[in-house]
Amino acid sequence: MHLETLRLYCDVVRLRSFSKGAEQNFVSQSAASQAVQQLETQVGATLIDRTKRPFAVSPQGKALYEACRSMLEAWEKAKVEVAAVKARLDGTVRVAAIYSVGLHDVSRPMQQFASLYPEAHVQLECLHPHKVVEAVTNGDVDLGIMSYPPADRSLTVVPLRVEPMAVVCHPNHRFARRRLVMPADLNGERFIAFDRALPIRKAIDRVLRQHGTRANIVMEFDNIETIKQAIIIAAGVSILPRHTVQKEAGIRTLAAVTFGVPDLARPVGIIYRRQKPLTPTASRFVEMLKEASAAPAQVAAGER
Amino acid sequence: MHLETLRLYCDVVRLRSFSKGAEQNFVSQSAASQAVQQLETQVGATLIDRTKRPFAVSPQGKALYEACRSMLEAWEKAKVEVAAVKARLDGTVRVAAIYSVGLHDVSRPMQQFASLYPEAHVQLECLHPHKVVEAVTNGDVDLGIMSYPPADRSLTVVPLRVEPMAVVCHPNHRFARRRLVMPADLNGERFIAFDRALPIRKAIDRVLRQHGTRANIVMEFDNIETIKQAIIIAAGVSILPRHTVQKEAGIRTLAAVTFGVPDLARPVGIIYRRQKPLTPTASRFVEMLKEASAAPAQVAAGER
DNA sequence: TGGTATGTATCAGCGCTGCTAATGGTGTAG
DNA sequence: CTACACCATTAGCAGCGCTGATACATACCA
Repeated sequence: MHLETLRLYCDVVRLRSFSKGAEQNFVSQSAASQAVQQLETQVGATLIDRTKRPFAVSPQGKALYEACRSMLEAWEKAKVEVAAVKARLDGTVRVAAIYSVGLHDVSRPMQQFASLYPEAHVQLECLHPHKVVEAVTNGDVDLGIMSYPPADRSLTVVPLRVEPMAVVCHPNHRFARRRLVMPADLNGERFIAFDRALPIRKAIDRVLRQHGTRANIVMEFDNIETIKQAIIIAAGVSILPRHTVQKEAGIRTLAAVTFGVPDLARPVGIIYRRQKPLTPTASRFVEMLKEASAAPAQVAAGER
Repeated sequence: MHLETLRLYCDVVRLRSFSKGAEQNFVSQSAASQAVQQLETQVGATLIDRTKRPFAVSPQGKALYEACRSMLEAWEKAKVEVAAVKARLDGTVRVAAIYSVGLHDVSRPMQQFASLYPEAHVQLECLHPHKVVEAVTNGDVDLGIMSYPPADRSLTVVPLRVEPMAVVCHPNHRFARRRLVMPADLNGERFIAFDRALPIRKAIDRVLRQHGTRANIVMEFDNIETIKQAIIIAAGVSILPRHTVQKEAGIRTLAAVTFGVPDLARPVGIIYRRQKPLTPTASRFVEMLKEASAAPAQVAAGER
């Protein structure tokens, strides 16, 4: 049974005419006649007494008319409701980012995006790297922003930038007066490391190993903020993305010294599910993030 | 949009499986997949996130699911309601009869019918002959019972019986002592006639004219009961169907004498609209009327 | 990480449904 | 009774939706 048939029937009854009902539904009079006949056989009752003109609607026909009317109303209502839900959801970009990226770099594009697209909303949550991947694959968020984005075949990766790393130490540390720290300088140095499970830890370890350096790892943390606190308190050193200590370096809370291995850099990228293409809103937000990442990088390069 | 598609979608969502939903609707898994896709394009939103297994129903999908469920419920409800109305109407036979037939002959078959088919109902109303025809053609009643049923091409006529006519007079009238009254005997006799518009009047007039008789018409009425009253009061005579004065003749209120023209007889029949076939219940009632008409006619023949 | 199993998407082909256009039949008005 | 408006009917055709086969994706297992 077609909903269009019910609509046609309702129009026929309402207008008291097969021809007019057909016209209203952009079909021929013949189609209307056949459709109502089919409806009558379907419900097993005579709906319209055609022996009089204008025809008479039987009691069964009236009952069905009312029922069809409310059904069609329900259908239209359902469609607009679905559209409303869709608009609300499509206008919302859910983003999961790791702490060190989300706090520093996403808030500004978010505000910019909000002013550019007032009807859109960005929901940002900061999670541990593994949780970011999980949120993306589960579909809990549309985008994930993280360092060392994993090469998963179910994920699409959009590289954002490569963050140069610096040796970070207390301003009173002897490194703080130098312009360059080589891997060999770290030998036996008290080192505040990333957690073993993190890709950045593996990258740093690999570089140090390649240069035959064995740092004295005194602490391990899974996020940059805690490492920075530990450097201040424990008077150790670490290797962190340079721009994450920009503020502290400015007020002389920490010192950042160029590391002698330029290869060591943290890639940051956006991930999203390959199978589900981004909504237009999400795509625009990705573009905005890419632009925001390009500009400060140039500035940082000029500072060197 | 097919209602079947909505049902299929609901089953798919409910069972959390395209395959099972398809099976429940006796179609292939492929059909279910295509149907849901079509539904998604129709409402312009993704209803099901198929990237996970078991798949996830999107918020839009849930909204549509609820809407579809109530729509399908409404449809089923409408169908049973129509069936109920139909059953109630099909079980009711609406009958319009002229006074002289309805009062005498229909009430007994009605009671018999009611005891035989307790779920059925017969609605009888007694009307003037013209109103009977009107009620039938308007569809206000299913059956009409009347004398001299008109030969209308939009009506079907079922002949019931032919009622012999008798000369009716006051018991003190001189005719009352006779066994036969000839047309010539009516010459100049005070005559209570039917209304000029009635076919029975025309039939009587034609017979009298054929025999060169000129009755002295002193009154005209459109129904038999009034004519009978007038005969008693005005001491005139008339020609009426014999069985309509059977009761009065038994208690000697009126006298009925055989008329010398056996051809003069009132045909009684059932009429109904040619275009709309009778309901089974109405057909059964027609059969009962035919039987009821046949039996007393035999008895009446035996009485002669 | 690869292999298997389950489940869904996709595709070509086809039968059926519902449409159109033309014509026939019926009720109504003048 | 004729003319008109309206609906029913018919044949033919186009498009839709179904089937069966196949490709692909996900989840689970070792």
